[in-house]
Amino acid sequence: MTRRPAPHLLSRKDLERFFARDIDRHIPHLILDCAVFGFHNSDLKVLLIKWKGMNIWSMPGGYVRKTEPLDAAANRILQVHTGLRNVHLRQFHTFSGLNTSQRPVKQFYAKLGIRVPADAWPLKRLVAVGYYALVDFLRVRPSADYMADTCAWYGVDDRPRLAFDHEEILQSAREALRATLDVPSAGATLLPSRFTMPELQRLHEAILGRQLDRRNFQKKMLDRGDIERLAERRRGGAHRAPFLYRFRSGRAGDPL
Amino acid sequence: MTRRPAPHLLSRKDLERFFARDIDRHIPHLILDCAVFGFHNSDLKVLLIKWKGMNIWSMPGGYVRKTEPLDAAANRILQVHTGLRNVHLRQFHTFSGLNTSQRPVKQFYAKLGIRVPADAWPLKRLVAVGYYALVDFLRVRPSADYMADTCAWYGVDDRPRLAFDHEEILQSAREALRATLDVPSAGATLLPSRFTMPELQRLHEAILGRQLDRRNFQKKMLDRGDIERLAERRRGGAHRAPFLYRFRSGRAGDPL
DNA sequence: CCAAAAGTGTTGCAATTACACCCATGC
DNA sequence: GCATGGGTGTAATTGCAACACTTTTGG
Repeated sequence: MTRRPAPHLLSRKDLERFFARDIDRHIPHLILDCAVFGFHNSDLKVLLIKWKGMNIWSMPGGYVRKTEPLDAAANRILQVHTGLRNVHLRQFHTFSGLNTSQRPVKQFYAKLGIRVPADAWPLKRLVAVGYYALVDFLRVRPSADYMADTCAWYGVDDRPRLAFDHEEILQSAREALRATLDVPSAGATLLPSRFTMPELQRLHEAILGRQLDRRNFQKKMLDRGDIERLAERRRGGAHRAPFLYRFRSGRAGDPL
Repeated sequence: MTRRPAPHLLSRKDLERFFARDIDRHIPHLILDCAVFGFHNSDLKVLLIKWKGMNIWSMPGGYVRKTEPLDAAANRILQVHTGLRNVHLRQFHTFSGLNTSQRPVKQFYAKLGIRVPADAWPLKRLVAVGYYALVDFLRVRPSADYMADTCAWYGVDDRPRLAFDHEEILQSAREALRATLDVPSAGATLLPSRFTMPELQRLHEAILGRQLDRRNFQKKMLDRGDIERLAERRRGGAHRAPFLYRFRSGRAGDPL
């Protein structure tokens, strides 16, 4: 994961131009929604956005350009809100978007004073391609664009209720994440490059939603052979200083 | 799975009406493609369609109506080509559809003498939602509509080369199928309601692509507790007559 | 009666789970 | 010095893989 200044946060002018012209450069009735997971203080976090001036919370999302691959769109959308590039992303499901017809999107744009044609497709049914992203919590700079009051981390089990079908999408994303936990990449991208064994264990526990045995966990991780112990230990905490580890293979998405 | 007369095979008139009017009732730039799997003579089969008058093979697909859930669209598309309703269906991935811009779709409609506007979205990029279906081979009546010369079963490893991104989609469908083989539903829907243990085993072997041990397989299946042995045996074959089994729970999609 | 497929049970290995003791550190 | 968390090894269990003999059937 590389942090760069977010290249282009949506401004009011962008938004006006979108409905005036840019809308035709996008695939109509298609949206890409992204559950961004981070890990901090033993808790699994998710990045949420509050819509400007409304009591609506959702996960980051965006439209797909007509010549843009889905994965590229996911990366672009993610970069806007996190400042990160080449994040670990995975498509997990596509949602019909039919229970979302009552979305107060029209009122939202009216409140902002943006002219939107009554039959514009962003006001209608949106088929949503769901992605989840695993990011290093500390490297993310949550960025709210013109449409948002706030963009911030919340505990996945301690957060505002999400609008539209985003409760379902988040639920589904967590299940997909759980299913792919056996691959090393999950830990590799959710943790800083150097981490302790208890940290890695609490991450797994947060994703799986149950406690694990300390000794068995350590054995399993080390037997897998993809992490290595460093000479250094983590100082400063109370109690015995734990060893630091790092993933052996180049971490996916790290800068070259 | 219920067999009914296919309610509506696409006719020439339907096709003309689609481009004249019905196209606006569908979600633009979105297609739903379906890998239909069957099992026969120890072989995993897939249902393929040859485009009328062209050397193009693909899996069944279709467009999604504006008020139609994705699962419903998949069921509808499937019913057209197989005559089956309430088939075991599973969405597995959504494809960008960008490598398919060179599709000879324009020539196809020209050959058929159907007027299609040059900028109509079915000629452009199509994001494809991929489903796979598991069906009882013997109950399927493959039906070719007006756009197709033939609709027929082929061995998944002994078939024409597929056009567009359908090779990738089929590949991906097989992997998704393999991953969900541990759930009983796979066997339950690919086999007739009564089957023998060797039949079930050969099905699993076909999906997994490797041989399994006869004794361990039988133990595992019976321990799972979802199939039961019937008093009857399958007669007529050479050699010792094998027992018949059936799935315990009501098979998904069976008529009430 | 014989070839070929179907039915059954046991044994060994590997992976997972359970569990107890010692060590280091900050207060 | 003591409470708290971190580091390590061993025994028990469970699940999976390997394996051989008997039974049935048609020809």
